[in-house]
Amino acid sequence: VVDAALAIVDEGGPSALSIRAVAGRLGVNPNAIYTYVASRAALEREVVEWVLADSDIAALGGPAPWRTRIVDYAVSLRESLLRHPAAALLMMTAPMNGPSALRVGEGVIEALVEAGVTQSDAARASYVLIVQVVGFTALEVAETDGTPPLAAESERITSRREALDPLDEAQWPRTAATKDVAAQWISTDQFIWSLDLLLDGLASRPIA
Amino acid sequence: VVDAALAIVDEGGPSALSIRAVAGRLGVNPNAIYTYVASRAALEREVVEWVLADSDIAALGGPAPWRTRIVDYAVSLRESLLRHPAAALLMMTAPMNGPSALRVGEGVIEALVEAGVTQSDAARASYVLIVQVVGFTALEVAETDGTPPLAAESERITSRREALDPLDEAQWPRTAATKDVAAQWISTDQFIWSLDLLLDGLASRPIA
DNA sequence: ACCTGAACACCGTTCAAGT
DNA sequence: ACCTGAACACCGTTCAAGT
Repeated sequence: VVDAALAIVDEGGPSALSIRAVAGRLGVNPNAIYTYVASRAALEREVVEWVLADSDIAALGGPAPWRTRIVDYAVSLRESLLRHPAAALLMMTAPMNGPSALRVGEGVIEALVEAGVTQSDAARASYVLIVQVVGFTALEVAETDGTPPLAAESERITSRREALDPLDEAQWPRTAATKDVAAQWISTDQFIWSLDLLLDGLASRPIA
Repeated sequence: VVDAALAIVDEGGPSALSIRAVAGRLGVNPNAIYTYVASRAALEREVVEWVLADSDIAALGGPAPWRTRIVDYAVSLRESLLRHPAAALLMMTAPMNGPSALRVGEGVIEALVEAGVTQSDAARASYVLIVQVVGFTALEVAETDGTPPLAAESERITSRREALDPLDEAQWPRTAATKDVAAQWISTDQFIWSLDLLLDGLASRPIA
């Protein structure tokens, strides 16, 4: 049921997800889908839940130091999203409140409390982290056609670099001087750098 | 032309934006729109550019200290997006590379260089900031119907708090203990807290 | 350059009816 | 519970033709 939706989304990209396409793949009339799902929006929630459940949530609870746990999990969530690129944008279209989202939230707060920040700062910071992870990946995916497998990261960086080439140095000196950095904005390096920046900011706060 | 698109998006929410709706509002056949815009995607880029141009980009270049300039501009961009809620999600559907986006990027890097970070860290951090601002606002808008004027922030927080009420304390102790904080995740307070966290992280780095 | 008319291949959702 | 059949009110985009 939801499997069909995922298959469609993976083959045809985000715009291909439709009630009618799912029905077609299952060899059934479009309205028959409404027996299993209330609306197209509900179907989208199911896809998001599936991808979130696919990420390595267990990594958040392991024996590793809190910082490693958070970064490893964030990387695993990004990887899950890149495997199902359409899901990245879908995650931004409704609050994340399914069962897997609750597990993730609980695990991140737990790890941050271990880090020594207050419980309420941990809750605030957990949201900053998920906004960053999901926002980063959604923007990354927006530059592709959305059908897996995506081009290798290095290829995507190269084509970004080429796109930045004709930039007017007189008008945008700072931007022009940092073309190579901007080309890498979608890289795993930049992703982890972002997380480290956030976590460094937390480390500079008063302790619980 | 683009004005009509904005009016439609403001009246009917994000899903109402369509070539046919714009044509209808202009009293013209659907395909006549293709004289002015190449595709629906291009129309969406125009809407994004309009809203970005509506934000107070000049605030980035003022005489205020660098940190104030950045925070003030981020707040102004969020406000512009909340005035045209459909644009928040549209900003995540394609790279931001219009003329206004270039002005913003240049201004943010400039401010960060003044703050004393290296030019390349400034470029990296500028992307972290825009991911946070746009991602935050897109998720915030996703909880509304997308038609302005949005409900007051306090009302939206209250209804979030109510939605969190039935949460199972035994299963999710940390999350349950921070319901009040999570209800405020969409607040201006949390927004500015996020930016401060990022900028504090930058302050803890080696200097240029 | 800017429009009309007609068409193609799609959408989500609802209703009534069947088994 | 789960499906069919038919319908309603939509989509983006293309082509050929007009002025």
